[in-house]
Amino acid sequence: MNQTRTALLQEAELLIRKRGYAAFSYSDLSAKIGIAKASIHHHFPTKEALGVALIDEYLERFEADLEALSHGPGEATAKLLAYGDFFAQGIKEGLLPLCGVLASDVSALPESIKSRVEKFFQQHLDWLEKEIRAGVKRGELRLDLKPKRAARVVLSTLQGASLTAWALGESASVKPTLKDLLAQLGK
Amino acid sequence: MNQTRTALLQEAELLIRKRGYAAFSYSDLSAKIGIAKASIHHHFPTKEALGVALIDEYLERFEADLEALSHGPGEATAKLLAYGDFFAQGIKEGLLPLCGVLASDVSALPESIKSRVEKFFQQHLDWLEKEIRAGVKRGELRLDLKPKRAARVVLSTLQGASLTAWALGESASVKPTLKDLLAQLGK
DNA sequence: ACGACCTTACCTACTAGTTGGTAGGCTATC
DNA sequence: GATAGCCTACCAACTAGTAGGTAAGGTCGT
Repeated sequence: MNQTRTALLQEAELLIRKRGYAAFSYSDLSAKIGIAKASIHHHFPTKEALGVALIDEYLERFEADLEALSHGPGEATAKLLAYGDFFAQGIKEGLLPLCGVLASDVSALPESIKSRVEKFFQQHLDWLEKEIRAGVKRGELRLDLKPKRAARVVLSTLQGASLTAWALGESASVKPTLKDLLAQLGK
Repeated sequence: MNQTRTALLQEAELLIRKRGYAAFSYSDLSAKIGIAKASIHHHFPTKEALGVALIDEYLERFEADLEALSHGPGEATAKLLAYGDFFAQGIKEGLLPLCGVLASDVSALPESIKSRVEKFFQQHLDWLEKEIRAGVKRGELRLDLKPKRAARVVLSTLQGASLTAWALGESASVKPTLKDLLAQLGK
């Protein structure tokens, strides 16, 4: 039914995560999807609307994934490693984390998108903090750092490791970097 | 003598680090500097040439700074913290790390710039590895991680912490995140 | 000392191409 | 017959880059 709309969102996400927000255009999209450039406006009146829809869907999807991870089996460390796979997997497919890309263009973005990028970071910090706290409580993690601060270290490292791996063309280096970090954090 | 040229490079760097590579144009520059757009072509025939000159200067400046840090006084940990100030200071001034920004636009960049971004990451990994190795040797650092891998964790964390701080508007959070990391790395 | 010449640094006015977005029309389906 | 989904054909604004000219300053041989 909404298959064109879905295809547009999907393709736009790929383009942004590969080339950055500014570097994707309605022209690119129309070529990839195979409909006229003007027809995109039928589904998304403005580029901003498309961007907002795209990131909202991304946030929702991620929230569901995090929820599933939380409720699934495994210790805290295993869950953190699995969390890292979201980033590692993306890089292997040639895709940067969406909100990492958007963050670096943030001051050229409309307010509606900016606030959603912020929400993304907050959502992830909250999830990490929660899982780390639970891991400590269950005795699966021992660390001197407060969970809130450990969460920030983990998210920062993953974002940065993605960027570094991307720049150096070493798509397999994200996961080991996270493992190294967790080995040290866990003491 | 070359004061216009210098001003152009300076302003271009600010624009890129604030808004991303794609989002800076000769128009922006001409407005900021106060010369006609076409006159910029007198100093830099193409945008790519400007970009290359800019990043080359940035690399050179950074190399000198790192050299000075290496040869200066202080223990390894202090040097790593001082290194972190390059990032923390930038964020406080509203500036992302140049090569972090460029990395996220990398697949939309000309080859000449791409390779320099790679060089940047390599240069920093090498410096960090060297300092960490020296710190271990002098007994100032104790860590289970191999210096090479510790270096990657540190660089990743700083890049990511810059991005996170930027997205959340928490310009003061880079330094504490590095401190937390080093406290854990140092065991 | 003087004109001839070149270079530097800038200008206005333009080009071809791209951008996001609009207007209006066609066609199939509900 | 309305609406969804697409089209062609356009628009104004912007992009990097070009053409050609001006004014100032230095360097040259005479």
